[in-house]
Amino acid sequence: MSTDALMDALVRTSFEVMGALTRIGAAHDLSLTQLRVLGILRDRRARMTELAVFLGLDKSTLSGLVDRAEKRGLLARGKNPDDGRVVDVYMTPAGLELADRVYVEVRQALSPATDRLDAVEHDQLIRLLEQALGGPR
Amino acid sequence: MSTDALMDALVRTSFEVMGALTRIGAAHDLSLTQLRVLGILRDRRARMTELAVFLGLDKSTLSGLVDRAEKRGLLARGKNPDDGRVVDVYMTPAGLELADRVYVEVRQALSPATDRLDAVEHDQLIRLLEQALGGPR
DNA sequence: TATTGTTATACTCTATAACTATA
DNA sequence: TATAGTTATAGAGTATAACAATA
Repeated sequence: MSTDALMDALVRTSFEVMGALTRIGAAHDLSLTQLRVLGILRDRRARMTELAVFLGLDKSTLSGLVDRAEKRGLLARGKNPDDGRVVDVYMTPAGLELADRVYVEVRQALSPATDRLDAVEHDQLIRLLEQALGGPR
Repeated sequence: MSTDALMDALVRTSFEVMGALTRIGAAHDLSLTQLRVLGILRDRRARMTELAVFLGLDKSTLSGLVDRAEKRGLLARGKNPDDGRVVDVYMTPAGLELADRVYVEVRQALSPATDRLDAVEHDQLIRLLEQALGGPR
């Protein structure tokens, strides 16, 4: 079955990419999860539970995660005017700045791989990955 | 730059794949790292330092990791006949069996994605990923 | 009562530093 | 002296259970 070859390629690729993300994150004292949070909150605020569901984590885990990021001045908590129980989380200017820097570094880190493809292959790969990921999303 | 679209697709794909691996691992009480160790030791034994370098972890981290896997009966430590300082690590039959089961589950978990491609696209994606990963490896 | 979030607790993963044993 | 591994320690990430506040 050639499915195994594809699975192996996907898993290997993923470990490469996650390795780069982990390394870059570590250079900024950010875990993979913190990195994801920065990515998610880059263009919108979210409530704690929303973040937890999105990340597939328990709410209690988010409390600690946000605590540490807040203490570092990357995120901030805010009251939600519509529901007194809800806590909204959003990025500070420092958090946004860090997210931008990380984004650039990730692009650079992946460029050795993406540069091995010519323009046509480049677009082909995007199309195939998006097709495999599926959905209109 | 279309590089960003490719980077986004690669990162999204990687999070999908790692999510599947994490979920399947968790169902068997295995962390992502434990899963990698099982994958590595599937077809060969290795010394502690060798594993640490391969995984990009400190030796001391490996000690704990192997401790726990050994206590569960998945891995075993053995003396190296050539060098008294070296500790070899290898899989037990139970570890091999678990690795096989996990492999099948990962393939199943990724099949919704891989099934969205026809045979030609399938092979194209394998080729493009391997090319991007680079090297003869 | 149900939902949102935090806190207390416990375990795993991780690194650094100090140590033991072997080379 | 140098290398291979372990242990002690400490911090982050994670989940479960119990709790407080709000709906």
